[in-house]
Amino acid sequence: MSGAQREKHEAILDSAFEIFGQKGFYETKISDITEHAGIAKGTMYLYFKSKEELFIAVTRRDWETFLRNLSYRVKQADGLLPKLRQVAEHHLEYYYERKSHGKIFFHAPNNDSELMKMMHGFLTRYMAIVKDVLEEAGMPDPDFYAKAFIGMLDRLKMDILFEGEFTREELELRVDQTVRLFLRGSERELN
Amino acid sequence: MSGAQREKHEAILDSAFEIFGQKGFYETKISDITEHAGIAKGTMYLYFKSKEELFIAVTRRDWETFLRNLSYRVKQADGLLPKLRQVAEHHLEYYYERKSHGKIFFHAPNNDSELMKMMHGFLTRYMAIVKDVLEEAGMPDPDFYAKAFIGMLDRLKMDILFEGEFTREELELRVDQTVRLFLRGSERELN
Amino acid sequence: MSGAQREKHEAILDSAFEIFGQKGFYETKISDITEHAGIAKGTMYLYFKSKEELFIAVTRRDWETFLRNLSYRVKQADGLLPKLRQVAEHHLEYYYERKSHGKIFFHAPNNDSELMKMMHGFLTRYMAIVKDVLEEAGMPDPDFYAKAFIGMLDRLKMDILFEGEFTREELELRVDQTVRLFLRGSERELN
Amino acid sequence: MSGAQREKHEAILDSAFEIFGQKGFYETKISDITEHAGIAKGTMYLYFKSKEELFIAVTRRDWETFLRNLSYRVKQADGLLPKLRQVAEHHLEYYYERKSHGKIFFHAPNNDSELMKMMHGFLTRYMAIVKDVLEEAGMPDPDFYAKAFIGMLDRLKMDILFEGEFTREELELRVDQTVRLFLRGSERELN
DNA sequence: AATGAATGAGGCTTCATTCAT
DNA sequence: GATGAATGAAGCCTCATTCAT
Repeated sequence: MSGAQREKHEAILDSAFEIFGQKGFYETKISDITEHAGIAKGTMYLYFKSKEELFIAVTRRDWETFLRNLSYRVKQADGLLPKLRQVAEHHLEYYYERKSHGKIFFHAPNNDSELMKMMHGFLTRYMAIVKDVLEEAGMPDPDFYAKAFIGMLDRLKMDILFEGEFTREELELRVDQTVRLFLRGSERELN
Repeated sequence: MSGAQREKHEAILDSAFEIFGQKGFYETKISDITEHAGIAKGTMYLYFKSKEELFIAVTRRDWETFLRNLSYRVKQADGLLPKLRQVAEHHLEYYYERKSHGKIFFHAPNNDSELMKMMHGFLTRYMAIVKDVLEEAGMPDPDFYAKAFIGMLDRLKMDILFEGEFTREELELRVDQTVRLFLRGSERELN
Repeated sequence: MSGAQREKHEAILDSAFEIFGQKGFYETKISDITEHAGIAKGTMYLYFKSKEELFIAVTRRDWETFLRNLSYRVKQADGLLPKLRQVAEHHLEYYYERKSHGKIFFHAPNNDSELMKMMHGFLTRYMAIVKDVLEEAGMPDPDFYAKAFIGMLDRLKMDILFEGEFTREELELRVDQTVRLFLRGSERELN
Repeated sequence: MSGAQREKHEAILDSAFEIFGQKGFYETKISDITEHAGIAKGTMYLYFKSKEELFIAVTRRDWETFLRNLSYRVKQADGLLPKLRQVAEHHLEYYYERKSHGKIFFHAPNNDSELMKMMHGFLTRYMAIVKDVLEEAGMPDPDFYAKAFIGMLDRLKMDILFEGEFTREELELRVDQTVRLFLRGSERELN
């Protein structure tokens, strides 16, 4: 693939990410994407075999970036608390930057086992990263704790995606709160 | 609406819940539902205005039951810990009973603002119930803690929905762990 | 299938025969056929699974009629010569009546093994009928002679289909000539 | 046109013959042909105006060869019987060598009057050659006899094209039988 | 009220052809 | 001349919805 082709490949992925993100898989027409990309409908089929394949490619690229950045940030930080803060910050920032692309997280095509496998793989890799952080710190049952931590973070995405006025400051606050809750529990907050 | 009509209304909702749950909104055909209900395609339109309306009605009925049962269980329990245990158990049991209906949680119709509003309303009511429990116990920032608690629980639904071998015993174990983590944090588990 | 449905089924077959016959399989659009039948595009799919299936059904109906009529005519006639005359007349009349449907004989869909099998089956049945006539008369190697006789007839279809001015009288003349040639050869015509 | 160009021209025709023969006109993509020829898609359009033109050129070349060879063989032979044997042998050999290219005979493009005219012209020339042979021998109504003879031969092509196990020996046998039937008729074979 | 045949808008995809390099 | 990326018209088919019975 030449340089120009790689660029167009990326441009289609960009447009697809944009439109799938706004409308979800089923409500998105190929023509929506190609018009947004400024190309003809047929051109998309030179780069991707089908609408499903395109969606998968978009999702894969997004997740790979997510995981790559997460790994990097976790590696840079030192100690359990800083590492967990990085995870939390990264997770929430990810959704923060995708405020207007919420649909992509909810409307993947059904019955597509390739996609399902891929998603499962990504979730596993995400969990593994967090699990490693916990394990390194000597946490018992790190599987469970990793899931719970990610769960707390993921629930907050709803606020970010659906509350228009969510600010960057609130984001930082949530990071603090979440990490604190995770480590120290809520009980001691009681009078 | 006569009694016979109410019965048919319910029968359609039952079939719709079944099929939407298995295939998701977009991959479900009206004819799938009406065949499963043993009625003619046109009959559905005597009871519901459109496919979207039917989906909304299904979702509403499911959520109302969810919230009603939750309220009841929380009211029965006494004290923070028992109440949180009820919330956790109820949440996980809900998914446990819907193991084979996972698609309904991921594939709602897009661009349907009525549904979006409704979903938001339900989430708010769910949160309010948990928030009340926390507030009653004197927890500060109960909004945040409620979200975090629900988030932890909701993350675990992935395991339930996608791991075939998830057992009832594991469910109880998760309830314990989650409540404990929520109250006491993970820090003290470290050596 | 109700009476009205059976009628529509036939009406679609009639239109399909008409249009496929004029344009061939590939140049025919489903909308050509449904417009000719005075129905909506989707309606055709209530009666036939696909364009291929429709074509197969059209072909099958035409061939079945062909073979049924042939059998009947051959049964009515008595003796080798009269029977062969019936075969020849029937064969040529068939094309004569389909002067304006020539394309259907040349443009079936490729790569459709069901159709291929069916065509082969019909040809075999056709040949078997002629073979029986010859065998009954004590002709040796009836397989070969049956093929040759049908071949002579079939070649003449080109004249019928592509020469606009082919008349009914010429048809009768060809019947005579063909049967005579088949039985007595051309040699004795030489001086 | 330079020598190199003429070679490419021929190479495209060769590939087109191969692929059209295997898949028929409609199921063949230009890219199938150009890939088989090892050239770019656009290159084909430097040599032929369209897919139809290419098909016509392929057909013309094939038929011209057919007729040239036939003329030569007929000229070499001496007497009615040997000449007819040459025609029969040549006809059957033609299909025998094209066993794997059957589709080309059944799937020409429709609605292309140029092709139709050409085909008609070739058939006429073929018939004229046979007719001359018969006329020369003093056969009356040579038009009809020529058609009948070719018809017998052409029917046998079905066996050759569709019966995998058709051998060279069977071919010779068919030649004998066909010529004999044509000259002496089948009647005298009866007891 | 119930039916289910009919409708037809609309989307995905293919592929012959063009044209800038 | 040769390339092959890009184009976009065109067709098959689906399925939510309607309506005559």
